[in-house]
Amino acid sequence: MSSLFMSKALPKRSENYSEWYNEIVKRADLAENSAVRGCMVIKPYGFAIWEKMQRALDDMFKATGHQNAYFPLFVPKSFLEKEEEHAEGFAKECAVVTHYRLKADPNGGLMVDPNAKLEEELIIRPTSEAVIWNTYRNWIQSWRDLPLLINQWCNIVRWEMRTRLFLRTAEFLWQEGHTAHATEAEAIEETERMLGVYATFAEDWIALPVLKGLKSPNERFAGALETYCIEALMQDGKALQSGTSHFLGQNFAKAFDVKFVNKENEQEYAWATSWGVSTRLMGALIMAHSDDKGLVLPPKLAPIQVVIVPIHRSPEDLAAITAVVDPLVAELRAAGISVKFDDNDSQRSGWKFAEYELKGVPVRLAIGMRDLEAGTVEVARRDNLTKETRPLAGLTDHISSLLDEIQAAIYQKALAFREENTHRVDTWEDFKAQIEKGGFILAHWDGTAETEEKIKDETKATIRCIPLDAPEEHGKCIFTGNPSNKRVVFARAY
RNA sequence: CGGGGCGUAGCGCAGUCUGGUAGCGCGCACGGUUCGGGACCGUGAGGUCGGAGGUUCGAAUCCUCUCGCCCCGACCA
Repeated sequence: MSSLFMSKALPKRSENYSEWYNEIVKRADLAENSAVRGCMVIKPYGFAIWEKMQRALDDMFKATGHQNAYFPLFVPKSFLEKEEEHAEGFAKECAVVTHYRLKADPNGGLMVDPNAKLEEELIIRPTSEAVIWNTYRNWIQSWRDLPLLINQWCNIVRWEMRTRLFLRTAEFLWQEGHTAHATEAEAIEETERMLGVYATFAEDWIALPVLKGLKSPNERFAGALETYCIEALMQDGKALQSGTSHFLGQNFAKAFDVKFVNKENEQEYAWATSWGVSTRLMGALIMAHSDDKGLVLPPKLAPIQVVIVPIHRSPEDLAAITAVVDPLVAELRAAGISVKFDDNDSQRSGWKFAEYELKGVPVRLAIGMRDLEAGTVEVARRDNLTKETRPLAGLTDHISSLLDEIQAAIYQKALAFREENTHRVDTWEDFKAQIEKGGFILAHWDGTAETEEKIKDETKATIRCIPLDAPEEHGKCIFTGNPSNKRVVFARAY
């Protein structure tokens, strides 16, 4: 353990990015490691951000015609087995429930009751396709039952070898949409629509520019015919897969015998999609914008958008400040802005400034006796750390537009970063050199899994996606020299 | 699963090599002085040193076993 942990300052991004990340998560009170290996405790401040994400996403799902439902945590092993590729993909990271009862251990404590062995093991869901499609068999009979557009918010478990707060935990929270359609075209349309929803959410709410693309077959979801994804670039030059939307074809309908009668009175298998984003988005949010002073939150996701810090010596001073602040708070709230007036007397103003910077509150107002006399307030921006003194009059309108301005500025900054760190590369030498520096690399690829694998072995770089908007461009594969008709995006990834 | 590190007060650590009354900083409680960028002084509370066994007059320290966590790889959202 280094002495960094004792200091008030965070580790610097430039010196130790992953230590910076871990510390920011803990010190900003977002989450902490739990007593259970690989599982995190999401703390109230972190959960408040997640709730804002959920709210915005849920609204977007509803607006695109989806309904929420809830399916069981447990998946019978026989269900998971039914779709072969799916089973194979998830088998090695499943938690398995084998017994349903404990009993007193003669040596003290409790023991698993050997008489309580389950007839069939239950898998704690790593994803819910199996359970849901088993259910859909009963829900779908006719073309009139389609499309079936369902989402669920839940927790899932994937027994990962190595975990990191938010980015990869053994248990995590997510939403999973599972839809059934009458035609292939409709299902593909849905897959792309939801990818679009994710991209819009990432850009408009997280202020995170993302690339939309297709996964290479190697990186495809187990059981999918096509996996679409959004990929974002983090400040250390690594890519983060931030959301996926899968076109599942008829694989699950066939595995679970989900058939419907079409308008011609013929039996057909339903077409499926699934799509999800998880608490990993919290990791994306943190890594995309934050700095060496702490978290930088986009106003739309900040639990507290404006914090007001009084600067005073005596209780009388505080009372005078409060008399001015109270109506201001009311006015800001009436304008739909979330405000905290921190009149806690046990910490001094300087401490509070640092604390709210660590927590990423977008706007800080400071009001002292000087301001009271002048009818002013100090307005500080978290994103660029600038301060200015402004008149109290008309402040609410100013803050309102300032929050929009900050939201846009954070996005622009992240976009500029991505553009500066996206490179077109045409030779293998350049590729190897550039991958060490990080960022997205646009390069030609011959389309084979073997080449992709070799590139990964040599450089740790993977194909993040084949961009949907990639222009037709003839070139030679960076590795084999074989012909290619478009550039794909390579990067090292989380 | 390989490699490394670490379990001592709520948190971060020293003490372990070389066995001898369990310490420091932060935090916490109380009192006082402070207060426009992480204040200071004083007093005080807080520990089965991860667990089990062993060696010893005596173990945080030495030996054996064991449990757990973190970091770096391989694997993955």
